[in-house]
Amino acid sequence: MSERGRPRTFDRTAALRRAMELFWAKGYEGTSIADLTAAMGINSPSLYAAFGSKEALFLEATEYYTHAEGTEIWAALDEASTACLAIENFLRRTAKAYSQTDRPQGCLIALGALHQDSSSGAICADLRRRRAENLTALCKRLERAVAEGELPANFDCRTAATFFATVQHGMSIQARDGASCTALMATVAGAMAAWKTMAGTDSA
Amino acid sequence: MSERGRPRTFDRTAALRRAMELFWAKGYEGTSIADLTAAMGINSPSLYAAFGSKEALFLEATEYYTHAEGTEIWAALDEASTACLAIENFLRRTAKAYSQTDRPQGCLIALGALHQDSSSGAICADLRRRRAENLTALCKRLERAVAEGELPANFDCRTAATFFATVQHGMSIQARDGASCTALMATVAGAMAAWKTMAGTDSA
DNA sequence: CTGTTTCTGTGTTGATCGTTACATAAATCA
DNA sequence: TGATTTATGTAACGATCAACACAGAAACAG
Repeated sequence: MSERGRPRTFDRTAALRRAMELFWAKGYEGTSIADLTAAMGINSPSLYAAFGSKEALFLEATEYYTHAEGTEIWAALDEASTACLAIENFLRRTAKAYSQTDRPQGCLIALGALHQDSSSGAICADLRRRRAENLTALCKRLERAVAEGELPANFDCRTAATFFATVQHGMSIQARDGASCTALMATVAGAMAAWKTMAGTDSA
Repeated sequence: MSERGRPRTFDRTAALRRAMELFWAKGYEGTSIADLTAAMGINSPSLYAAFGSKEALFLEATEYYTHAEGTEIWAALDEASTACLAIENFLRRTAKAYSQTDRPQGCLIALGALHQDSSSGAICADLRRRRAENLTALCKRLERAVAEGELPANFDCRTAATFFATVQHGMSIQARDGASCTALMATVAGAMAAWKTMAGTDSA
């Protein structure tokens, strides 16, 4: 039913991936339509016909990013049997992924649009929402550990989740500064050193 | 000797501070010359005569920021008698400063220009250099603690400094997401929980 | 006073921004 | 076949970008 008219001559998903990589590397404001059309191999009318606008393309690109690049990291939370291992693997996968040299360093969700502009208000809000979702995912994993008895009942899940999420955000900037996987692992070691204290009986 | 010619009718330092606040709030790319001239209360020829270019103005603004906004935070490293207190006060002052509502949230050095653009290559390099200097300052304080016997001789200063610097960077993003001082203190608590483990005898 | 120097306001430069008319090409439907 | 529908390429839209030419204004030295 949707085969009417002249068919599209480019791979929409492949073009979306190229756009994602460009937004990832240069940010929302730093990426122009000319940059996008060049990387996607299409002309601007095709871009607008397929994706609507630069803003809509960015939103779709971040959605694609979440499913294509983020899953391996966040799946660590559910795979490990204990919350301690879950957090550690989560951060170790973050360190590995953020320092890969065959793709932009750091996280698109964290770095994509940090400065609230008049034109990118919806962009900022969307990324902020995704960051909040990530915080919630960390919090839920910790609450599960409390329910399972791994962590004491008075464990402050929200505080700990905020801490680990913030560490991950910092790792994006660290990675942008050219930090190697080994250097990022130093941060992971520091974060897990905090775990030992937080999960212990001497925590407030 | 420099009183020749028509005198400047605006306060150069006050204009520089306005420019700093604008770059701080909107980032380098997100701030236009029109934004700057409006906030500084001058016309573009006056801006170029006094500061050279947008890039030179940003570099001078970050230098001003480092001396005007950053000193109170980094002075904590030298004021405290122990490294433990020094790091904690450093992070607590960071939490307070980053969440102030009468100025932009987070840090200009951390958030000013994260995406390496063709036009902002020098900007990125300058901010990166300042972040590296901050890391060195943290490292030196820890090395001093080792020399003074507060920390064991095998303490990994570089790893710990990297960890605390990364936490501070993450706090910038957290602050941009609207986190209160209390919320940022949760991250500080997590970071100091790491201290207890790192400085203990059970560290590797 | 005249001449020199430096700043200020108006206006504009060419380039680039995101977006879109318009005509043409390639597919399906009747 | 002809009519309809959708995509493509060329070209351009008004707006904004960073930066500057130019002339007039305000200080100095002589």
